Amino acid sequence: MRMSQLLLPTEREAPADAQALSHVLGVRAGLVRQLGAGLWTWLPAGWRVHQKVEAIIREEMDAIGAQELLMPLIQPRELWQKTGRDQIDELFSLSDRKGAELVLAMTHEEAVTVHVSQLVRSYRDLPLILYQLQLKGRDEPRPRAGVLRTREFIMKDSYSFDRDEAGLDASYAKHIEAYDRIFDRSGLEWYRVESDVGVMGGSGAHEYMAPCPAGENEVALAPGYAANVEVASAAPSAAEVGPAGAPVSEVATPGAKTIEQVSAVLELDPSGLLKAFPVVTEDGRTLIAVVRGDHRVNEVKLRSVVGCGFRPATDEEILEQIGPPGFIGPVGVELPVLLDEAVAAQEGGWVTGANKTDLHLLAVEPGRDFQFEAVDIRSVEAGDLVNGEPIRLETAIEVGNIFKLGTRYSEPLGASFLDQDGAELPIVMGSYGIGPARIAAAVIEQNADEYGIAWPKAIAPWAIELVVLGKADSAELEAAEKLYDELQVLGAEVLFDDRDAGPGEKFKDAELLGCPLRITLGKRSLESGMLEVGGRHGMVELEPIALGAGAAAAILEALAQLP
RNA sequence: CGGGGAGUGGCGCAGUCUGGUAGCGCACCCGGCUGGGGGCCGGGCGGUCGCAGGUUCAAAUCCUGUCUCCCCGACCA
Repeated sequence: MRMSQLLLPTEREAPADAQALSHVLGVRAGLVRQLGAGLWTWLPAGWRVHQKVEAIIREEMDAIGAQELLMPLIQPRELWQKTGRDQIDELFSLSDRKGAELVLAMTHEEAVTVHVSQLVRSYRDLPLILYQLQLKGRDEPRPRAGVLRTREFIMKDSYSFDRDEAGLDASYAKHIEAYDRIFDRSGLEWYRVESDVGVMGGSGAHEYMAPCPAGENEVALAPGYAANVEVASAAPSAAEVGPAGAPVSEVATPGAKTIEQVSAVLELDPSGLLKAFPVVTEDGRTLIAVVRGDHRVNEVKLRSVVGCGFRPATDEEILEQIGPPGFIGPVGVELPVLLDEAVAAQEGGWVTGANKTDLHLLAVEPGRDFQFEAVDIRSVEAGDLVNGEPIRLETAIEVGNIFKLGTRYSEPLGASFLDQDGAELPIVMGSYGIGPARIAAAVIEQNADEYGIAWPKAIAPWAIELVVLGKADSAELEAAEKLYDELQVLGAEVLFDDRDAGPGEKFKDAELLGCPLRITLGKRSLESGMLEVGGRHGMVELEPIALGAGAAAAILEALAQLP
């Protein structure tokens, strides 16, 4: 590709509103442009990257026997009513000229399941894996970070259909194989982590997480362990708690309503305090969740424990049913107490609110002083132990997920088959997503420096950028044209900077765009007979290559050495 | 949805408080010089100041409404 003919709008300055690195560099390097909130255009160079990611995905999906198809983005709302997903706030709705109600699909479970329900009748038709690379529409409450969270995006979504749970496990395992290879080949640093299955149920789920500062998730990592903090469990550090066996006593804590204030007034470590978090569930129950003072309630875990959604109790509800807000505790309260295991597992006397203004209790012992159910409802902290190893927390962006759906969609949509005995059974499904745009953005985040992007070969817009320094009609340009032709004959992907521009401008743009290998041909090259060769990643200088017959082949050899 | 911020030429910004002929840098176009790190000189093009109403002799500036975008949080099946 000749740069003189390429639509590549590079910018010297970052867009004023950009925060995330991938957002800044994606715009500055001329890969993407914004059309509206969460609506992005892929410009030619960026689209090449996206297509390279897609190609990797296709190869690996095909390799596990998946079959590609394409389903509509616009779908009848009725379909979504059958699965109850028409109530999702993020679902874009529209109607046609006849007033028929339509939606923009946010995923394609409904559509694919309807088709399979019509097309699959026998156990002989299963298993089946279908996939597509198709747009998704989501009316996100807050699009952000450039291409990382958008309202319209391309997703690779696949769906597996099996006769039973064992078949689902096998399809799931195949996806793990494919996904591991896809993310490896894309040049990403990634983790496969255990993830939340959500209120819709499902028997297992993992997310593929790429660590990067712009990420929206936190993952807990230890040797042999990786989980989204939403579901991570680990052994806590020991609390500094008072001795067991002492009688409960009241202590004055005037005005001390927060853990910090109470621990300051009593000169105790926050870990020896109990934090009470009253919630009201969607089905109308009031519960008190209790964790250590230095721990945080994990709302995802708590949701799965209570079995439905919930909200924090209001101050009025707390005052009416428990005690004065700021001084509440589980002692002497009629409500069910969900006590975090970190507390239940350690003997001792804890400090809690007394349910009286300006008073706390000392030496409170779970079981002796209040009844409880021990549950895991806290978020893990860095340094907690898994298999004796301390965990660390990293922010990451979700680039893919795999999910055992079971019969969540096949039952309401009537997707069933006849088994060998002639019995009608629901098809057991899984669904699996990958966001190519997020892969591209995460690779940028993970492979950039102060000068720009440093693409790995696998998804670079071009493998080689050939920079010529010289005026029109110069001998340099003539030599570069010849080299460009030779590289193309060998099948190399070359971006040829043949613009009538100064060297500074060309080098800066090359570093911004970040093709893995840069070849420079200028007057010096003609004098010395040698081409300058540089690897973008880490800006390494490579051995010069002699101009002449073998130059193009030598350049491809140099490229082969690069990541 | 809660909090904060911003809409002025393609990009980045000043001007708004204190109303008086819309400006700067970059980019772009023309000519010339330069040609190994965004170079220099000269000459140009381009904006009804987000939109709608209002106040005023006069509105980018004041008032009212509205739309859009960004950031933090909530949400994210």
